Amino acid sequence: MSDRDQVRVRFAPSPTGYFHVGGARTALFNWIYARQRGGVFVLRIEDTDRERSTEESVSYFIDGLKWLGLDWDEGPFFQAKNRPKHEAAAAELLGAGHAYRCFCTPEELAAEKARAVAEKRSWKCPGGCRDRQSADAKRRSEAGEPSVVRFRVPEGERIEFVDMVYGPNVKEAADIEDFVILRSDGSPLYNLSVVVDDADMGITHVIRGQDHLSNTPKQILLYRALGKEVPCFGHLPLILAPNKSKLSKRKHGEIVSLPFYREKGILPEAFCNFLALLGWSPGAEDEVLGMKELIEKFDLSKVNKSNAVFDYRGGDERNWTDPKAIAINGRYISAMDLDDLVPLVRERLEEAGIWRDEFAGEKAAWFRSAIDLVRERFRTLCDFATLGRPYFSDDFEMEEKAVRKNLGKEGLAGLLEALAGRLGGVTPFDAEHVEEAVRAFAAERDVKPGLIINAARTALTGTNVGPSMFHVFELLGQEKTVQRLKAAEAYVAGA
RNA sequence: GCCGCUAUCGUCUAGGGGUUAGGACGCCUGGUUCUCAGCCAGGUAACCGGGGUUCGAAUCCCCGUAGCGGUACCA
Repeated sequence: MSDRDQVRVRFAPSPTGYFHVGGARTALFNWIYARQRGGVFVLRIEDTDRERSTEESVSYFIDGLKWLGLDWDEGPFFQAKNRPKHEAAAAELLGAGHAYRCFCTPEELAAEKARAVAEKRSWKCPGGCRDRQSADAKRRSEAGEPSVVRFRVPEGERIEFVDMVYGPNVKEAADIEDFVILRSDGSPLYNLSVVVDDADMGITHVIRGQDHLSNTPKQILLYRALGKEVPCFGHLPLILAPNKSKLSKRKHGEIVSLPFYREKGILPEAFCNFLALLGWSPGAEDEVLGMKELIEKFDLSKVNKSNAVFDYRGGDERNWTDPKAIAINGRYISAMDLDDLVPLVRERLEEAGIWRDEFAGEKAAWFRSAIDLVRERFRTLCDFATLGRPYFSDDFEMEEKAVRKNLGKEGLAGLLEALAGRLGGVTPFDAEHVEEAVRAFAAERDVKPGLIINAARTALTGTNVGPSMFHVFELLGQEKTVQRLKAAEAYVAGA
């Protein structure tokens, strides 16, 4: 459709609320498309709804895009500032006979529409405004009679276009009503504004939600009437709630809003990865794809035509959002560059109030290895401050279940105290030597090593899961090991 | 109501006129002579319904159904 060689795409949110995950995916797909085609990614804020647009909302989009790593090349442009151009376009259309003034009142229109529906026929303007002489219309308008401007949909035409996702589309002009492009107060409507702006900004590929698919023929008509080149269109399937209804914050809570994922310890790259998989798939290959791989492998023409369900279950603490998003995040945490992870963990510990400056000073190397030891089984950044708390702070909780399971066993009385004494003498205090000592100790006492090891796990970390215990001993060090073993004696059954 | 789009395991999806219909996530089971929420191995589970075309249909066509979108002086 377009032979302009520089690809120009845009993300055009309307700042009337939060940054929806579906919007995030639209932005991502636009960004990827621009990056893989060496094109330009434009950010345009569609703030023409003055009543509902807020500056706060604008910042949600700016912050969200930055967080995701979707850097834009031009903008942000504000659509409201282009209003003079929209009005000029309407005047041009009016002058060329592509549009006309309609003097019907909303009441007349509603009545006619109700009749049309009842009689199962198509809707038309009851006042015959379409056929009115323009001079006459001009006179009435200047006399102060309120009117809207409607686009004159050409008769007998058929609008065809090839959507990059949905393929060939055909729409009979007869099925399109003469839509309003200017309100009675003179303000432009969406269909006019987008077309004018997209043409003005030289957008070559319009990639947006599928909810705009049915409006596309109207927009194509506008491009033609305005003598502008029609861009390529690519519509994206929607992201739905588990009951297949629209995913909205009002009904589904913060699970649909982007900042929630940052708070919950999701990594932006992992989230983009997950989002890309909603409607698209790399085939038989690994689904874990970083931004670079996404740019390499993503193919807009292979995006699904059917809507995707965002699989979250309310009330499930472990799977608080789509479990796939969490699983992918876990893989990023395990595999990412440790240097990138360290500062992120620091933030979380600071928020939790358990950060200590020495972690960035004399214990920096220790801090790194602590993170490296525990990260494999963590799935979000939050886990470092919660599940990981015993590694970074002495103030941690003894889980009841773990205490019962590992410290509630027969024959443990006095053992931990004795073990503490024994480990207090181990030098050097590393995994290898501690293991030797622990196993020797178990043999002497004639108990299974597992009994001691698991009891120690709970004594040292308050839980019953974690990395290999000998690494934990080494990481926590001799002093804490001895301390915590002794302290745990109080939890041993019968103590 | 009218116009349009869509339909493969619970979810995301691959595939597509002849396949044991593949993968990922979830879930379940076993292993991991130290745990498991980690790791490894295995398992569970699907082509919306009905017609048609065809030697053969999950795949192509039609109808139905359902979901979604549009049908605004919202974007």
